[in-house]
Amino acid sequence: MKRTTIKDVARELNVSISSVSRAFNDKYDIRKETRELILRTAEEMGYIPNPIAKKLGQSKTFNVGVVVPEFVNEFYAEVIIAIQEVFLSKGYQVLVMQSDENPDLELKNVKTLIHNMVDGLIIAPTTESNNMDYYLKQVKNDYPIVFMSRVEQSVPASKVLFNNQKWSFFATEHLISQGYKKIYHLAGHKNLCVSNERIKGFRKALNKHKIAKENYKIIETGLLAKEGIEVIEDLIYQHDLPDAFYCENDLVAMGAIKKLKDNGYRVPEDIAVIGFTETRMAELVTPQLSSVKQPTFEMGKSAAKLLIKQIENDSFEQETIVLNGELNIRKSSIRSEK
Amino acid sequence: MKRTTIKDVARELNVSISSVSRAFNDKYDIRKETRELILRTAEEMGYIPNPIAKKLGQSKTFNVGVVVPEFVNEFYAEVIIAIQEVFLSKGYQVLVMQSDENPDLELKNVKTLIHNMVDGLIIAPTTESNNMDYYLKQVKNDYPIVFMSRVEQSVPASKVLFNNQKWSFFATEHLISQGYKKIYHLAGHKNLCVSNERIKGFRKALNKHKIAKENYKIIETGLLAKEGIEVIEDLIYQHDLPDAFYCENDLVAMGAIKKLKDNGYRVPEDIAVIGFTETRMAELVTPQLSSVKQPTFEMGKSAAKLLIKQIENDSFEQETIVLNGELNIRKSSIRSEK
DNA sequence: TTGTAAGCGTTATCAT
DNA sequence: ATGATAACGCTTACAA
Repeated sequence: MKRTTIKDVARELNVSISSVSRAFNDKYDIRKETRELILRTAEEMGYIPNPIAKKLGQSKTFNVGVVVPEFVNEFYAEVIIAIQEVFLSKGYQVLVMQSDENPDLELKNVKTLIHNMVDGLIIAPTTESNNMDYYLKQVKNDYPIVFMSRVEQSVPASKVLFNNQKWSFFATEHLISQGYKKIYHLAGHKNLCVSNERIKGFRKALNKHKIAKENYKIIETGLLAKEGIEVIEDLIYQHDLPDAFYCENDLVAMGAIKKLKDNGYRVPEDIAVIGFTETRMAELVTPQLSSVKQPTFEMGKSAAKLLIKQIENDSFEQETIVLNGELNIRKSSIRSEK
Repeated sequence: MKRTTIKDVARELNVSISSVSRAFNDKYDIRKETRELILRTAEEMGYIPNPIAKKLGQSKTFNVGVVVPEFVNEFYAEVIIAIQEVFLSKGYQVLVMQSDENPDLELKNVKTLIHNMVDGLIIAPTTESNNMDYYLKQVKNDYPIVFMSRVEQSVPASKVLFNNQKWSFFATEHLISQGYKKIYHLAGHKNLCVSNERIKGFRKALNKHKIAKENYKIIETGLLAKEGIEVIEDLIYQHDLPDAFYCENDLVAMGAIKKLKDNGYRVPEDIAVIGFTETRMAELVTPQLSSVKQPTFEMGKSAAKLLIKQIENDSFEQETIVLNGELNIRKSSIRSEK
């Protein structure tokens, strides 16, 4: 199955390959009828310009790469859909690679994409790692990269972030305002900046409302339901349960709720729970789970637009977009009489 | 930032470009010291072979494409991870594109990947559509394609399928064996072969156990929680509730459970529910949801291996792998006294 | 063992 | 308006 090339078409019509090329690239002078004839014949012959050949010798590939830590959770999947939407409409192809929360695989993914000459990259790093050195070196060399989500404010590059601190503050304040006195935060990972930002927001709210030291705890838990379950198990064993849990994400929250319910605690009557990075499940579980919704769609769109701007305008101005979310209060964190 | 090319390295060392090329491609004769010198210098100069140039003029790109209907649900995300694992270990790069359940976008994705000269494709089509004609034309031309999941047994191509009929049969039989007399199946879509297979399995179990016509229903519902909710709403309104629901997937099941609970029905005491294509949530919700687990990991691995075989052995023998699953029985479908 | 040069499928520059 | 040809970066037959 040999591919039909520009030469085949040229030979067929007894024209030069340049004419065929011109027919396919409007920008050149070519007689209208010639062009139409060529286009028609090419169509019949099943000719398709070879993008690989096009890339070679041209600086631009119209491919962009997206590297995410994972897409088993809805969050990045939704972000990717938005990114794809923007790029497809601009004639770009989006190549997605996931790093399985592994910095080594992440670096490999990024290099693969760069070597394959994508015009730019959107990277959501897994965790703090020295990969950042490599990425920033590329940025310095004017390679278009937009970072997303799990990145420090201080990183000198274009990026789209969620205002974790602020919304963490709101989530916490909501619990306080509901009258919960003792609040534990099931946090993510120490080396995840989003987790740290959320801890800061948590602390800020506690300070503002003068919650005493003995009335809160920050427990490094993780990102998985299983980890939520284990922590609750532990706390139950130690007879150390608060009025409310503020969790790193919905998965941890649901793990926590499950374990609490299994042990006869009612949510929210006995103990309230709130999640973060809302998932579709939040509305489906019992009780419905309060959570902070991150604007996945907007995040993807913003990142894509930032990258396109860098790619097309050669504007290497570094821009940081910080997005806001929504605090969706549902049954799981609404105070009721015991 | 001009990229270092093979020429730069050759010039630097006063050797020919072929020598440099040879140094990077073990298979040719080259003196050991020369090779090492070249490799070292190339490294220092930051030279990286340009994969685009490599692809041009060579038949192989060491890229493969994966096209899935969506990856917002865990199912395909997990399958992709397995696929990536196999291919990465063999030195291939995996390019993922999602079709948003849209056959037109799907065709576009497939064409994009083919034109970009991926060595082969794994396709999980969205729904029955005439795209299949195009795909099968490629297959006939010995283009390596492996189909996955949502494909008819009869499709003349290599494919990896789940035995939907069989496991649907088991799920239904389980409900019957629990003593549920009246069972409704919230089915997927008419034009989804997996849904149809599941309906067949459902029917088979009913026949085997001689369930009378008035004691079952098949209701086309869809794939979303929202759709499960709506159907239940409707049935409640019509005072037409069965003993048990067997749902197209976990999302529909969870939607159903939510609506039932909201209306004061207890699951499983009043009405049992079982899902399909188990998600992580199944274990976290109350009651824990019974479901059929599809072997996502195995599915990805099998598809990847089949594709590699086609690519590397030029064995165009068409192979069909049918996978089995697990019926995970949990609280939501276990009979208890009313 | 190493070098030369053709070729992969395009685009773009320069003639015509 | 059209054609001839170099160039993109690499591999590979062939020559040395």
